[in-house]
Order: sequence, then C-alpha cells, then structure tokens
Amino acid sequence: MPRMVILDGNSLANRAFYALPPLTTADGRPTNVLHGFLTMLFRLEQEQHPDYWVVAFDKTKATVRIEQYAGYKAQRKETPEGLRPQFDYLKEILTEMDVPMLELAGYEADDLIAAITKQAEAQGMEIQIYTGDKDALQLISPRTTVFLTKKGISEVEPYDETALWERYQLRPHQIIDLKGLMGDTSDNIPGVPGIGEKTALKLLWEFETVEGVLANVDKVSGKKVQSNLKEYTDQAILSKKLATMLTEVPIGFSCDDFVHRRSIAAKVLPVLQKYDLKSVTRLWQERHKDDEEIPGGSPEEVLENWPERVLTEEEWLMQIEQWQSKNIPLTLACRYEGTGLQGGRWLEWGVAAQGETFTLIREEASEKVCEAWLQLMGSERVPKTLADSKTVALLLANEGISLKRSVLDLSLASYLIQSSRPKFAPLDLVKEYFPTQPAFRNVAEEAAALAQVAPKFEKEIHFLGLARLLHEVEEPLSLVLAQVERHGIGIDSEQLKVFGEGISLTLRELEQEIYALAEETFNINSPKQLGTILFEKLGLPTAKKTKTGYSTDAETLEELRNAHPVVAKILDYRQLNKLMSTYVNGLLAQAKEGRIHTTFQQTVTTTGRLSSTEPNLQNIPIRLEQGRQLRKVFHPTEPGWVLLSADYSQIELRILAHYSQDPLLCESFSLGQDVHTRTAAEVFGISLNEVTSDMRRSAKAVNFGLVYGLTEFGLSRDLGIPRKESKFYIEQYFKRYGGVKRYLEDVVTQAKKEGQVRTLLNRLRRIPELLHSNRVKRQFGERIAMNTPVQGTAADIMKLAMLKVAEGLAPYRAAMLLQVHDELLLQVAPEDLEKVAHMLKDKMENAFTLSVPMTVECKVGTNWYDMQPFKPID
DNA sequence: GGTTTCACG
DNA sequence: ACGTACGTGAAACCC
Repeated sequence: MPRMVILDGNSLANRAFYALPPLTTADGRPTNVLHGFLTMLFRLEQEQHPDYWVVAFDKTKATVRIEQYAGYKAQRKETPEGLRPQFDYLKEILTEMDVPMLELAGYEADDLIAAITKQAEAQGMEIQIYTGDKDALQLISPRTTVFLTKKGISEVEPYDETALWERYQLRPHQIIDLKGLMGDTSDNIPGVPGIGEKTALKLLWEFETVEGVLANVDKVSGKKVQSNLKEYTDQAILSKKLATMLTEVPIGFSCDDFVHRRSIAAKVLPVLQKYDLKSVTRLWQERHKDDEEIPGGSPEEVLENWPERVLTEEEWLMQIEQWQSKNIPLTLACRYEGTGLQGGRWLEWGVAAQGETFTLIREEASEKVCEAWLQLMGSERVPKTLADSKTVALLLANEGISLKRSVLDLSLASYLIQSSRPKFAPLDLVKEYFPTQPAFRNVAEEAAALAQVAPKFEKEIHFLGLARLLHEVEEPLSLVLAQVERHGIGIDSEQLKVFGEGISLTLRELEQEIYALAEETFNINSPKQLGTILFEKLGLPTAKKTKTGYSTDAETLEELRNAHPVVAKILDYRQLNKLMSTYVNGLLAQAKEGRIHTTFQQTVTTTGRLSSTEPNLQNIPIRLEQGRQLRKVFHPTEPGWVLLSADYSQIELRILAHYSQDPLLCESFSLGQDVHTRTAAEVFGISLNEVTSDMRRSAKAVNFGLVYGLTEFGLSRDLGIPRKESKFYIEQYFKRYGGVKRYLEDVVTQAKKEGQVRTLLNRLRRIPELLHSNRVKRQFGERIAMNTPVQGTAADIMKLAMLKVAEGLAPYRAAMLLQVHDELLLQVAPEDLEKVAHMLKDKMENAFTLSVPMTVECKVGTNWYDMQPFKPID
C-alpha cells in the first residue's frame, strides 16, 4: 500500500521554535526551527520511506473560520520575532529538497491536511500525519495514523485508533466533541466555561457527543457544570464546529504532485550551508552516502564542471584522433536546420568528453575536421550518449554516414522509465534531475548537462530491469526506423489527384442534396450546426449527447438512417470528406519526388507501440472498399519491384493464451484452428461445424473485448445487442475459459499491489489510475492492467522481429517500408521475393518463443491494394 | 487549445 | 446512478 506522509508545517515549526535553544547563523539569523524541523523530516524519511509526502502551511490573513466566529484566534499571539523569518528559510530549503508544499489562501494547514487525508484514503493509501496539534486526532482511521510531537519535536508518538482509545477512551470522531466542551485556548475556541479535559472526558464517556450531552443535560452531575452547559449551549455547538477540520477544501491533487523524490546534493548542500546547518548537513550526507555526487546544476556550474575548450584545426584533428583511438565515450548534442528527415543538415555539435566540452561549428570548421568528425560518428568503437538517436542517425545519413554504437539514448531511456511523459527532448531529460535548469545557451552546455544526467538514467534503467530492452531493442531499433523513414514508400500523386477529383464531384453533389433535404445551407462539417438541423429543425429523436451538445457520430446517425433521407447522405458525405481531407489532400501535401516519408514516434505510446506522424501511414483505410481503393496509390519505389507484406495472425490472443495458459485457448492455437469459430463453439456449446457466421461474429467480438478488458457495455454496443445478452456471452466464455478469467483477475490484483504492469520483455507501465478515488477511472486502470501486457508484448515481439528482419535483409535487393503494429510492409526485387518472404516469415514467427506457435501470413502485390496471399516454400 | 469525429491496429 | 471497451493521429470547428 503506498504511503503518504503529511506534515503540519506551522504546528511543527512552532513546536521546534519553543523546544530548541535559539540557534543562529554566524551573522545572527535564527535557525532553530530549521534544525528541529529538518532533523525530524530526515528521520521520518529514513524510518518511514514515504512514497508521497507534502508539508502543509497556513496561509493566514482572512481565513474561512474568521467569518464564522470573530473571536476565533483573535487572541493568538503574534508570531514571535525569531520565528517569522524562519518560515521563509524553511520553504527555501524544502524547495531545494524537492519536498512538495501546499498552502491555500484562506485556509489553515489543518484543513489542507484533512482534505489531503480524505483524498489519499479514497485512493487506498496509508496516511501518516505529523503535527503537534491534537485536533488532527479526529482524522485517525484504520488507514490514518497521527504522530504527535512529544516533548521536543524530533520525538513523536503515534496515535492510531487503539492508542487513542487507551489514552482517552474516545473514538476519533469524538475529538471534536472534546474540543467543543473544553475549548482550546491556543486557538481561542471558547468551549464551555468550567469544563476542562477531565470533565469533558467524563461527559463524553457517558453521553458520547456534544449533542448527547446537551440532550441529557439534566442527568449531568455537578450543578455548576449543568448550569454552564445550559447557559453556553450555543457556544458548545459553535466550538465543536470550529474544531471540525474542513475536508471540503478546493484542492485536487494527483499522486505526481506529492511524489517523494530523492533530493539532489547539488541543490540541497548549498542551501543547508547557507544557513550554517552543520549537523543537518551531516545527517543528510549520511542518508545519501550511496548516491553518487553530481556536480553543477545552474548553467554556470555545468560549464564550470565541464569547461569548454576551444580548439584550432590542428587540435581538432588530434582530439578526434585521440577519442577515436582510445574509444573515449562521448556525449553529444546537435543543432541542425530542416528536419531530421527532409533536408536536415547539421550546423553544430556539442561534445562532452572526459570532463571537458567542445563545440564543432560547420561554418567555421575545415572540411578535413568535418570529415574526421563524421568518421568518428560512424565508428563502431566509440560509445555515444545522446538524446534522440533516430534524428541524429538521419542527419548523419544525410552526410553518408551511418551512426554506430549509440550506447545510450537518453530519450528512449526516459521513455522506458516513464512512458507517460509528454516530452523527451534534452531539456526535459535534464530537468528530471535539475528542475531549475533554464534553456540551454549553447550546444556545449547541452552536452555537458546530458553527460551529467546520463549516469542517473543508467542507474534507474538497471534498477528497473530495463537495460536489455533499452540496449538490445529500442536503441538498435531507432537506427532501423531511421532507415525506414529515410527510404519512404512510393506514392503516385497523379493517381491520387484523379482519385480526389472523383471524390470531389460526388462530394459536391451530396452537399447540394443535403442542402435541399434540409431546406437550407449550413456547414455539414460542423457538428454543432448539423445537430441543430437534425434534432431541432427536422425533429429527429436524440439519443446520445456530448459535452457540448448533440452527438452526430456515425453510430448515432446509423440509428437514424431510416428516420430521414438526409441522414444517409450525411453519412456518405462524412465518409468521403474524411477521405478527401485527411487522405487525398493530406497525403498530396506530404508527397515529394514520388515518395512519402512518415516519421515513426518511438516515445509516444504508453504500451510500447510505435506511432506514425506527418503523415500517419498506420491508418490508411482498408475496412471499407471506397477507402481501401486509396491503397492503390502506394507502390514500390523501384520499377518492377513488388510490395511484400507480412502480418501476425491473432498475435494478441496468442499472447493472452501464453500468459493465461488456458488449456482451451492454447489448444485452439496449437491445432491451428480458427480461434473465433472455436470460441463460438465453446460459448454456444456446439460443435465446430455447427457454428454460424453470426455466432462467429459474436465470438470474435468477445475475443477482441478480452484484450481490451471485457465489459458488458462494450460488447453490447459493439454487437448491437442488449446488455443481458452480452452478459450471458461473457459468463459463458469465462465458464469455458477459466484460465483466461483467472489470468485477468490475477493481473489486476498484481497491478494493484505493484501499481504497474510489465510485458514479456519487461517493459513497464505504471498505472496511477488504479489508485484513483473515482470508480470509473479506477476501472479504467483495471482495463489498462489487462490490456497493456498483451498489447505491449505484441509491440515488443514486433520490434524484435523488425531488428531481425532488418538484419536478414542485408544480402537482398529489398527494403523495409512500413510497420503497422502487427504488419510489416517491404519492397522486394522479384528475383529475391521467394527468399525474402521466407526469411521474413521465419524471423517474424521466431522472433520470440511463446508457448503457442505464432503464424505470419505473407501477401504480395504491385500496389498496397492488390495484395495476394503468398506462401513461401519451406 | 479543447472538442468532435473517424481512420487504423 | 454512474459512464465505460485498449492503443494511436489528423482534420475541422469553435471559442
């Protein structure tokens, strides 16, 4: 269970101030609070290992409570002279330590603590609250323990429900009643005059709550107490209200906000030194003695630690020779013009090596130096650390050099560590460890900064067991992808234009017909305007709604197809318009010299898949014939060559079979059966030859759903059947395929325990959603837990296959053109077709050994539309 | 810049 | 009573 530690900054600082002698810096600034607070902080960090932590502070001025009761805290002493500045010092230090802090105008630390506790409880965390304020005892629960400071500050006493009972014989919720009766002078909660702790406890043991006491006031023993209770009834109720911590504070936090990070020496030590905190420094160093020292942080420091050396031509040549001959590891940064892919041309290289940095400027360097430099880049033996090796490989390819031995790609490393991060540019990577790093002023500084964080990434990669995936899969794959992107696929722009003209014509006709049927012109592409026409003007029945209005998606319109003749026209229009804008126009804009080059994104998806952009060639139409025609314009770049495709058959279900070891599912694949037909036979309890095409369709939907984290809703929507029916299918399925059921349950249980899932190649995905307080989001987390190992393993296997295929292609006249998740598209000279197809099928089927066979189906054609099955001879 | 829709696996 | 199938990217609209 993840542990959240919450500290009451104000309360603890106050305790420390009064508990410790008045320590100061050499120049007289008070520091005793810093000593006390940090000593306690380090101690709890070491003993409790929080996964999340946060320090809450009051943001005084007009608090919400002052509106409730004018006297509240009116008598609280002014913050003493020696304490006030220490809050600023403390916040400065905590900032450098990367300890999250929270304060909110108008609220006290108390209320923030209550609100955080409530949320953390809902997310299934264990909570520890550190404070000197007994009010917090009201938050105790089976998951929440309150640590009250004892005597000084560095010693604390834990209170859980049992401890609270032993001490007061009260339940946590009665703490506010206690305060309601006895009051609290420090907070100026009035309570009831004449009632102190002892009387209050006695009353509560008997009558449980303030309300209980007041209702039974006549039974209360003690005349004075009784009369005071009667006289100050309202004050008692108000006091209880004042003592109640507000949980309805407008804060929302995500786990990431409060995640516990190890602090960094380069940031922490200087600030501790600034306040002469010698013993605290020793404590910190003791605790972090295993961390390697990373110097620097600010740009000045980076360059100070990696001073830049300016070289003459002679010196450059010698330096390069030295790096080359001694295989010196280099960390690189690059500036270039154009894009990596098209017309990309390097302008400057920043190099960090052996504690020095260098800048190579194309405009200033001699040809000889550039030549030697490029040789070095192509050298097998010189290890290189960089961010985004694919782009660098493309830039070098433009110079006729192939990048060799990129030992560490920090972008890919960071992606494997946390696939959900939005960006992996050099600055983002450096900011992981130096959050205050501003934009790099030059390439040398960038290289130096990368060199400083590289060991951190390497350590983390090893710690998480991702080294092989990084070095043996992702990094080499980036170089293969660079080749694939650079090669591009052939595209016939003329044919595409003709295709577009045909579509345009139909589109214009449809447009007029739609206007006529609607009896007005409007923007068909605007869901808003379309909704108005359909649901208001024409009065069609509304079914689904979106955030902003009526839904007009294809599913909704399909329902209304027969309700009005315009609907079918709109559906047609939509389809053709999509083809026109996204595909015809989109692709034409990207086509150059008869080719089109996509960019594969290797650090985007959370599952490990690739994605494809500008243009996306992984979503070229195929399902509907009209769109499928578009594939005719894709062809080999070499005349006479053919396209060769190979796709994994049912790879995700095979992986599910492998993971679950379900006997029926495994058998189905071992026997080479049609898995959907077999599933139908099992679910409907009939023999294989009795399965109708409708039954097979249903079974297919079930199989698909399984991989996504099956839901009744999803299946019923997909098949257009009632929920009851989909529920029945699912029940029947799990009755027959108990192994699958067990596996899916186990993977979710495991994921909840660990907060993450892994693929067969150890790829990791963290699933914070599993801890979300919102049930819908939590269930989403559960489906992610079911889907990611399957989808991610399929991605892993395809990546392995691509590496092997790329290697296997070397002797042949052939090239890899595209990857579409479970399909590879190649082009081959006809004379090599048989051998390449054989190699391709073999490498893909044997890329990784599962407990069920993998099968790959090849097709051949002169364009991407006319693809015919092709079975290589064994 | 967010929302909706729709193309793919 | 909720509001859902998993993973993407691009175009268009609209604020």
